[in-house]
Amino acid sequence: MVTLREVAKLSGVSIKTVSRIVNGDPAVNAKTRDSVQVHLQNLNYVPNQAARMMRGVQSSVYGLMTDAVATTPYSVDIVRGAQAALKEQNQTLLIANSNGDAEQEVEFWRMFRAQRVRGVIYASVFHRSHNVGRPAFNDSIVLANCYASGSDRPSLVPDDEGGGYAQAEHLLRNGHRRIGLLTLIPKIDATRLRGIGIRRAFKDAGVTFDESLNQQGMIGPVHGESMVAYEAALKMLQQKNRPTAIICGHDAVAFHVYAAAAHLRLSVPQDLSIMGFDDLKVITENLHPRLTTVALPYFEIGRRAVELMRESTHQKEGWAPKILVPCPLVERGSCRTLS
Amino acid sequence: MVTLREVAKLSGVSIKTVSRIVNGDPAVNAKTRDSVQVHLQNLNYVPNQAARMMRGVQSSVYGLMTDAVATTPYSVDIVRGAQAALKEQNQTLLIANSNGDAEQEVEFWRMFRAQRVRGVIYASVFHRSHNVGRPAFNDSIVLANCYASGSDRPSLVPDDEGGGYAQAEHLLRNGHRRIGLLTLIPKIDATRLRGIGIRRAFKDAGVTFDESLNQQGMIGPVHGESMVAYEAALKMLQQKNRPTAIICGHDAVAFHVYAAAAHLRLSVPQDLSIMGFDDLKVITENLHPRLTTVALPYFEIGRRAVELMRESTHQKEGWAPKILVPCPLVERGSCRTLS
DNA sequence: ATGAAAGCGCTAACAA
DNA sequence: TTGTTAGCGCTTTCAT
Repeated sequence: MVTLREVAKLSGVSIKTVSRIVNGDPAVNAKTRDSVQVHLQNLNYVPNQAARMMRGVQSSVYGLMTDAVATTPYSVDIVRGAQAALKEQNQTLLIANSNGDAEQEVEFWRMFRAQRVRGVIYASVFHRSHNVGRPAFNDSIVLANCYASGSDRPSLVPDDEGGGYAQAEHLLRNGHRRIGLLTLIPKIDATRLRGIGIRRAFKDAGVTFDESLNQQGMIGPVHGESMVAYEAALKMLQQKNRPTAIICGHDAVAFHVYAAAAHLRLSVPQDLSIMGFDDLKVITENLHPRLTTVALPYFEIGRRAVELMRESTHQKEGWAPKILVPCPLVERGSCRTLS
Repeated sequence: MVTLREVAKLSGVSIKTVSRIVNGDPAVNAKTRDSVQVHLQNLNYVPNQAARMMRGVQSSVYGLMTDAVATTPYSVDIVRGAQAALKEQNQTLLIANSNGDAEQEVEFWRMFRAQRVRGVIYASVFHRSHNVGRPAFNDSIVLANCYASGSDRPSLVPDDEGGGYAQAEHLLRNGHRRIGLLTLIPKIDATRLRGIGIRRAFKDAGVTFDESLNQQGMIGPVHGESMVAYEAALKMLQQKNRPTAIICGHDAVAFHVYAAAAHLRLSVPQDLSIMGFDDLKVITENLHPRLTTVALPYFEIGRRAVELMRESTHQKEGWAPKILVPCPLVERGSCRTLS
């Protein structure tokens, strides 16, 4: 690898002068600069980042540790958002996937520290609480899509309650009164929070929510769940007094509701309105009609995680805001107005 | 940050002794080791990777540059595969997303070089040719899901021709004779190669492929394409002599064929068998019935890219194998045997 | 078995 | 405007 010294020798100037030029120091004679630039080009000099760091220059690398987020279709947008925010300053992401293995995570914290990364984003696949612990790491840590159990770390989570509210509010505003609900498994935060939002929307609209229409679209423990949306939807739609709309805990659940509706010769949205959650494009844009849903703001979470990480550098120890990122409604063709 | 010197001072030994212990050098007195270990733990010493690299120790970081692959649901598995292969040796991935911007890529090559990464995988979202050029980078570069135009770089691509063959062969073996084809846009390699494979399967089976049943399921230029699979399928299935099976260029195309079939009250697989490509789980596992498809071996490509990168270190300049990774058939419920 | 000293490539402080 | 020198934290060489 070409070093400053070699360039200096070839250019007949001192190391420091070359260093100045490489770093854009204006205090260099224009002629000197030009002649050195040529050699820099020819030798294709690229500064050694490791050597720079030894002089106390901060790393330009940030860490992203995840349980699986970087590698699932559902939430890669967190990575995209973070990278977009980083790119502007020519900084990059070192990505580590623990697959949820705690021991592996300890190992990764060490690695991040060895690399002297500038900060770390810990992102999870789904909205949950996470205990980072004291990972032998003093730099800024920001949680994305999860929050610290002891609320001792800044974090960024989707506003699931607001999202649930948006789902129900949209249908209520369009005249629906009998609305079914097909949730995810109850133990996860998203299910609970959205449920609160949905019920609040009903209350605000002065409509009573029929709890008998609240069914699970998915069962099982977290991970290893299985989808029962199809059967649940079938049952719900075969009632004599069937709902005019169904709110789903996930676009994939909605996917199955479409199938159940098709099976019963019910057309969407004429006979049945369907509302999804997540805005998983592969599903929402390919369904017929395309699915009206509430988007999980993953990209935004990633983008703001970087900002938060930068801010946190200038903050004192206890600083740990928990930021709710809004989940916007995305109107497509699966919900109709009831006259 | 704690340095060797501090640990040494506290332990009352020399820097070198601590260094030996940190690096597992056996030539250290057991008692000394134990006492120093305690201080290492207490101070939570983590070696400075930058300083190590200055002494010529190789980086433990590899680079992954992509046009978009790390951030699309379709091909993140390349990243997962690469990480799985790397994890065993405690190495990690620095990920850079260029979004296809050539200028951005030049910048990233510089960055990889500045970080002195050990090797770089260049991965693309879809199977295509890519000219890496001479990116001011002498270390190993491996192409994943794309191949060098001048074939001057080792590369790993899916065996699309074999995949096409598998699609057709499966249906032919199950008695189908009248088979429709809904392709992606013609200009991409995948379409061409799979077409060859499909026709070869027909020839091997002694069946004539009816070219009038070959339609595009997607139109437009690469990127910004739009899906016309629904209309194409509708038209194909409304013919008096409609096909008994349809081969799709992508699972999303198959998605629309299901919708078209439902619209025509054709049931899958009784009235129509459907064959996908890619094995995009979100689609294949949620469709009713679940979709029989041919999988794109992204995980395997990522895994082997790392191996190839390691091998390439010991190879001479011209070494540039182009490896075809098989696309296995995944049988589910959308294809039936014709009696 | 342990240590002293040199030096990796760079930048900051200071000098010329 | 330019150059000299020191030293970041580590590993390597060569003593002891």
